[in-house]
Amino acid sequence: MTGRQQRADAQRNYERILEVARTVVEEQGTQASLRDIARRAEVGMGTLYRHFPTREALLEALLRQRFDTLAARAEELEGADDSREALRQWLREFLSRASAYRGLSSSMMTTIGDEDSALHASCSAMREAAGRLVKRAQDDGHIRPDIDGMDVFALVSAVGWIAEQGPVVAGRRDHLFSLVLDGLAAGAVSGRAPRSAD
Amino acid sequence: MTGRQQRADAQRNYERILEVARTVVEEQGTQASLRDIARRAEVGMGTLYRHFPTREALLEALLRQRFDTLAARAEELEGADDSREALRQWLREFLSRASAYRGLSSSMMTTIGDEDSALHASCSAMREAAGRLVKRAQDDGHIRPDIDGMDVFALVSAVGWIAEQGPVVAGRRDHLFSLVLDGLAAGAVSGRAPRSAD
DNA sequence: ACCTGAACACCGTTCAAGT
DNA sequence: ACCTGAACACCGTTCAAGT
Repeated sequence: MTGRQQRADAQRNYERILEVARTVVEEQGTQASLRDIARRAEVGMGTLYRHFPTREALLEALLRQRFDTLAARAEELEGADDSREALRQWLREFLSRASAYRGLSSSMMTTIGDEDSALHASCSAMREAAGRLVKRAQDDGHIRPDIDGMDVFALVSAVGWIAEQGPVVAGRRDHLFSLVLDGLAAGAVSGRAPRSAD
Repeated sequence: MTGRQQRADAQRNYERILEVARTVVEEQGTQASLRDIARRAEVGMGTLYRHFPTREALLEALLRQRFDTLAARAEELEGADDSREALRQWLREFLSRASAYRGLSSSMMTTIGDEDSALHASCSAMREAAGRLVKRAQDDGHIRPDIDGMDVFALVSAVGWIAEQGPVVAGRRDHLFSLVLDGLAAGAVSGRAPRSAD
């Protein structure tokens, strides 16, 4: 689809930018300087904007493959015997990927509500596949019934966010992941009705 | 302590800046433009920097009173009958305060590891008081024993973070808060040993 | 078609010059 | 003592001019 019948220099620039962006975003997170990326790719600012009209478009290009892989993995795990363990395993892999770039959890969460974002489109198929894993674990009685895929996605992304907040808390990532997962298990439901905090 | 024997104009500027900062940070979050604050306070940039050498120092001045109040509230709740409900109540109030400014959860979490930050100092007394509430609830068997105050603080801050990520998820704040709290209750412990995700 | 880089309107931070 | 605002080194975004 993309990349067909482009001029050779355009093709080359596209790839150079993507390659450099991967490095820079790894270093600086999703808020990395676009100017810096253009500079290090030895490309004019206009060229970067031509290929990636928004920051999200660039991030999406960086992540599309991972999202597709994770979506495929979710479909694969739908066939597993233990639906509880399948969900746990998928979320573990998702968390690992979400920890690739600082700020990624936030970018994903924010774009959930923005239909126009390239990240939204790219991410939603994956989220739906994950939602089916949640549903199956619920049908088997492993996950409390009063939650949905979005709750699970939000909480695991939140653990990813915590890990980004500094070395002191980063070391607790896996522990917190376990806490959250345990908390979503059926049987942990409290009898108290929640009331608003403010 | 502070505010003693200052020149009248200095005192006035300090208060003006703080007042304007409250409004601007409410609007724009903790990443608000310092230039904008100085401009709206009708004060030179140097004046802002003289009174608040770092962004955190300004934020701390904005929040000190709230932190003190929350710390006092925690000590008050230490005397409550139901230690489980006391913790829940305190965390509810904390979450409400943490939702005052966009980015505040992140600022608090990040400065936990930075001893030099004004926010760190201001926040730590409150965190310690909250830690005692957690400890008491654990001693009474209401909270699982394999966690500490930092875990609880991180997870509830994470819920605050989620609520900042857009209107779609913001509506789930109280629901997610309940999920997390239920998950920390004793008896929800899983039998599986956690392993690293990457 | 595509690329370049200057131009514009913003930042945060510092610091000489003023009162 | 304290205040001011220009100066500096950065941004993101746009767009006329080039090939």
